[in-house]
Amino acid sequence: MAKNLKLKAARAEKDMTQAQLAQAVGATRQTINAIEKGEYNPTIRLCRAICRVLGKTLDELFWEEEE
Amino acid sequence: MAKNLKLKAARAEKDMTQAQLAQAVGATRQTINAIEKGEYNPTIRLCRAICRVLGKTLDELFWEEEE
DNA sequence: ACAAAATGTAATATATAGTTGACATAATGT
DNA sequence: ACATTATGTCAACTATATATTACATTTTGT
Repeated sequence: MAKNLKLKAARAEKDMTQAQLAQAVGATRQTINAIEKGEYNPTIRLCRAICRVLGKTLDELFWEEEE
Repeated sequence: MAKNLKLKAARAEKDMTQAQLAQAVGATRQTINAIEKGEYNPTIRLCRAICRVLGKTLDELFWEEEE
């Protein structure tokens, strides 16, 4: 899995830290960190929560052309 | 969670059974069934695989306004 | 009505998503 | 240089996504 730089950028755009995003979506900082690092296969529910907080769509933050 | 009728419809559009979709995405029939029934919180990787096979986007099949 | 295929569903097992707590390093401000 | 905040990372734990096997019910075709 590749790093999720789109997520990192969207978070920066909202000026949120990993910890702030984690709290806003009801997850832990470590989980957000792992998702950004691309070492994770998060659940769709968490992905949706992140999208809502950051004002992005699933396609914008979590689509990947090749797996 | 609500039933995923968009997924069911997209599958019908391709004339695939749950078993065929399951095989195409490397999952089991029961998992597909549970997702359509809305009793599941699948991983983003499986969601992407389903989207690719059915020719739909994440937003089309897996977005939900309220959680 | 019958047979076959598709779907629903339950029990148990396994892999892994996500948590908790802790510490190390990098970045930022003063 | 120092203190503070943000990020990276690890180990151990808990929750749950997914598999496997099996059977029941519904749907579809003839």
